[in-house]
Amino acid sequence: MDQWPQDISIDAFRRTWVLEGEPLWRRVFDTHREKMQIKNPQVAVGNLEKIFTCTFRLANSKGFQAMSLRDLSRETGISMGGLYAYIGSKDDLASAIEEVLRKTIDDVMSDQAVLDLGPLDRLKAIIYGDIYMNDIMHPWYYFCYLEAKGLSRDQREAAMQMEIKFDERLQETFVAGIAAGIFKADKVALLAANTTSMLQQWYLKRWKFQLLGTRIDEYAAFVYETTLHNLNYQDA
Amino acid sequence: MDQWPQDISIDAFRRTWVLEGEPLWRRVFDTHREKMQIKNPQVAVGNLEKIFTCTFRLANSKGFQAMSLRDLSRETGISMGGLYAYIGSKDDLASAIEEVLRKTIDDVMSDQAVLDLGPLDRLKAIIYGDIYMNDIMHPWYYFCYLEAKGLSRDQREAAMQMEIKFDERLQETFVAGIAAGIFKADKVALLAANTTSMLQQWYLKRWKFQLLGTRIDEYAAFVYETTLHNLNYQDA
DNA sequence: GTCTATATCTGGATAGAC
DNA sequence: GTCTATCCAGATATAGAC
Repeated sequence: MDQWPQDISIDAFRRTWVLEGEPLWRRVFDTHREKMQIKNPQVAVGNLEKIFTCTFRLANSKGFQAMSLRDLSRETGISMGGLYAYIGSKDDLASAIEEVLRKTIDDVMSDQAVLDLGPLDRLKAIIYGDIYMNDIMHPWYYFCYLEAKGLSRDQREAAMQMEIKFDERLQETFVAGIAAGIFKADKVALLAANTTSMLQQWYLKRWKFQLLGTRIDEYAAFVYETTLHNLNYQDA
Repeated sequence: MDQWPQDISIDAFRRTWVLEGEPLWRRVFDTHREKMQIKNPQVAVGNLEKIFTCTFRLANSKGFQAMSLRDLSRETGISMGGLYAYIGSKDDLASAIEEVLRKTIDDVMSDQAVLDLGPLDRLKAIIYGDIYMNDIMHPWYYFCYLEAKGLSRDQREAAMQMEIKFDERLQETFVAGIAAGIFKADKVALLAANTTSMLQQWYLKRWKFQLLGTRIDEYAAFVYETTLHNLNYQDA
């Protein structure tokens, strides 16, 4: 947190929020401790990593519904019976993915350090932070976006609420900038929606960016500058 | 075509390209004539309408994989055996949906009248036309976007190619405007991708626009104006 | 904690009557 | 052209040995 957001690089972000590797799977374990029969963290964490990453590989290529637990068993090397020691059901697995991602986003979004910044720095921190997070947790985002229909009503609702909240956070930043006299814009809600959509593209349209050869910092800068331009920053 | 694109309203678009009602289902029938056993167009057209619209309702709420043909049978009122007179298999149904949409888009995109316009009018025609089309054929677009993973490799490839082509068409229009001295921009590829993404939002984020109370012409104008602004039109 | 073997059921697909 | 009845592969989930 010390270096954020002064040093806006993906490496700094990685150091601040450890969203991958062992700490991530440990958090997955903690979140779903009750729902599984395995009690020993040491052994659980390794298998959870296998189960989740293989689910991403399978679901993000053929779809979660089309993926069978036999596929998952083969891919993870864990037997059918073994899998059920970690998940209550197939739906429960999808549900767990959504829950972990949502809680993680919630953590990062409530970072007080970002909330205290001025409009310009705050906008930059939100945009860069979100893209870095999309990048690091790409399979999680991709899964939740495309498999949303399979989730429970409550979870779909929660996912929508989260996007609304994100839009509002952008909008507030826009409005703060307008009040400060550095931004000028009419349709702030639509502009916020557009920025959100640009950010989502980073995990939804990987193939396109690969084709164009666009790298992450370049894209983050593009989103930031485009948003500023939409807000008529320095044009007045 | 006579009134397009001088009169850029969704009603004019509807009159020019008849993408709904009996003519649409007639085209569906023509496209898939060989793949089904029913030969009489009179009887087929009505049932095709039922099958496709019910598929959209079911698939767009619970997902295509999760929808069973028994669901579809109940919803359409056509028996299981009856369904198979119209489709070769469940996958074939999804494939047919993608094929019809792609051919329809291809027809509209190769409209010579649009190609002959100057950069500004052309941009407007592309943007408004695409949004209107997204709106009229909403369930088709939504289905193809979210069920793409279930399609064959060839069809996924074709869908990607179509988006690339659309981006390129926008990009060419940008470049033409730059050459004409009315636009000014650096990252034309990313700007085109952004406009494409804004257009896709119209069918991907219906709930958001409903929440915001944004109507179709308002959104079309927003996308058009934002794109122009990104291209620094009249800012120079 | 993990496996094998199995119960149970759902869903796609077809045969054949009408 | 449409329906009923049925086949059977493959899926989720569990029981019980190790």
